[in-house]
Amino acid sequence: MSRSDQTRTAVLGALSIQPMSGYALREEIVSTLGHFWSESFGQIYPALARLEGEGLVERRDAGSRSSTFAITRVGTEQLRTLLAEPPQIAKPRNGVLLRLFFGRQLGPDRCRELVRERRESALRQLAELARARAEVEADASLADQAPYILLTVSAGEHSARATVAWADEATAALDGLATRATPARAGAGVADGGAE
Amino acid sequence: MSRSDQTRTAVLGALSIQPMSGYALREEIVSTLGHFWSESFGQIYPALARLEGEGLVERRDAGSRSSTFAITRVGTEQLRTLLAEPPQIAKPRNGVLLRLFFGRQLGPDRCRELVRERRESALRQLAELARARAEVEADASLADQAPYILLTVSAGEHSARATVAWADEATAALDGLATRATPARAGAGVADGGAE
DNA sequence: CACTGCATGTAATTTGTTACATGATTCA
DNA sequence: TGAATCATGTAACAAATTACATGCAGTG
Repeated sequence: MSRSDQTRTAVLGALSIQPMSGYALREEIVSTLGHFWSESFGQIYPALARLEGEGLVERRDAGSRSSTFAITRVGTEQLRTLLAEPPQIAKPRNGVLLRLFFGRQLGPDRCRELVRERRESALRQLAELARARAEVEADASLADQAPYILLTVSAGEHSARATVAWADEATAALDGLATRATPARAGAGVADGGAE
Repeated sequence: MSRSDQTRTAVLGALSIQPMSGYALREEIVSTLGHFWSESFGQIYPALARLEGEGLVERRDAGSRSSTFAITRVGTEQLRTLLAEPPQIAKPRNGVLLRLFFGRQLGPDRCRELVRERRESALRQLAELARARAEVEADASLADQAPYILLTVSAGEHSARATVAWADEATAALDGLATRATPARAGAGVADGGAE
């Protein structure tokens, strides 16, 4: 499965829930899939155009101001095929952990600050997930899909709670560090290559 | 901080631990930072060349078969500056959750299989992290950086354990689902857009 | 002498982001 | 009537992946 197929999968999947405009599609991807997925704006319309060309998606009310895109039967079949392919593992790029890894260069205070921010963002995420969960559970039209959607909400909750637990542990570790060790200071020659 | 600055940060950071060849650098990034960071092969040499041009990295033994790259004093300062900048939040792209979200199209059996695989991969990750932790704790030359490095190992462990817990919960939920609801089957017209 | 691993790089292609351009509708 | 929101797209740019090309060193 090529990488762009993943975009196609997301777009087809969203349209399999209900037909909508490209704009609404983007909102949907940002707000609903946003916890575990992202598509940049500039990808959605080209993807829709291509899907339309292949007959996987149908444009309704063409000509009027806003078109509604709906998945076709062939599109639904294609979606099932795409979903059945092995998931691509996204290459991780965690900027916070990158900074903490080289934390000796950054000093314990800045590290503690990074951890604190990460903790807060996890708490915000938990609140947002609680809202999403309530919304899904309340929406009768989603009844048959709700169990699956809640699986992804639950994944986010587990992950966010783990982040909070880690952050608390990390803060304690850094507190211990600050009182015992000397933080790296700018200008203090902490084991650079020795060059220059 | 532009996106490529992150690559520069990773390369400078790795060289701040010890000077090494481009090849070793790549190994280091794959094996040591691999839990939370990735750089593709084709980025490392161009990044090194640019860093060398800017005097942030120095090439030793040039002319011989293998060069050793070392961070310079200016490079170390630059690294501190880069680390102090706010971390970029990577846009999430979780192929497993994308598939589960549209799980109705995929059917409970395939979903359960996806969850099982995710669980196993988390267990493998835990084993790998235990190995990494032991290695860091045993390496006396890393003594002053070990507390920071272990913070990132711990983050991975928390995350992997959360994944296992989620997977168990999800499996139970899917088991309940399979006996009560009819799975979507290919060809059965499950609420597609109705087109075609 | 063939094979494997170490080593350095380039080129083509694909992806992804961001900014821009444009215009309709709705609501205060 | 002015601002905000909905809506559809394009173009320029930045970044990342992958495959390719090359060659040395050690080992069996």
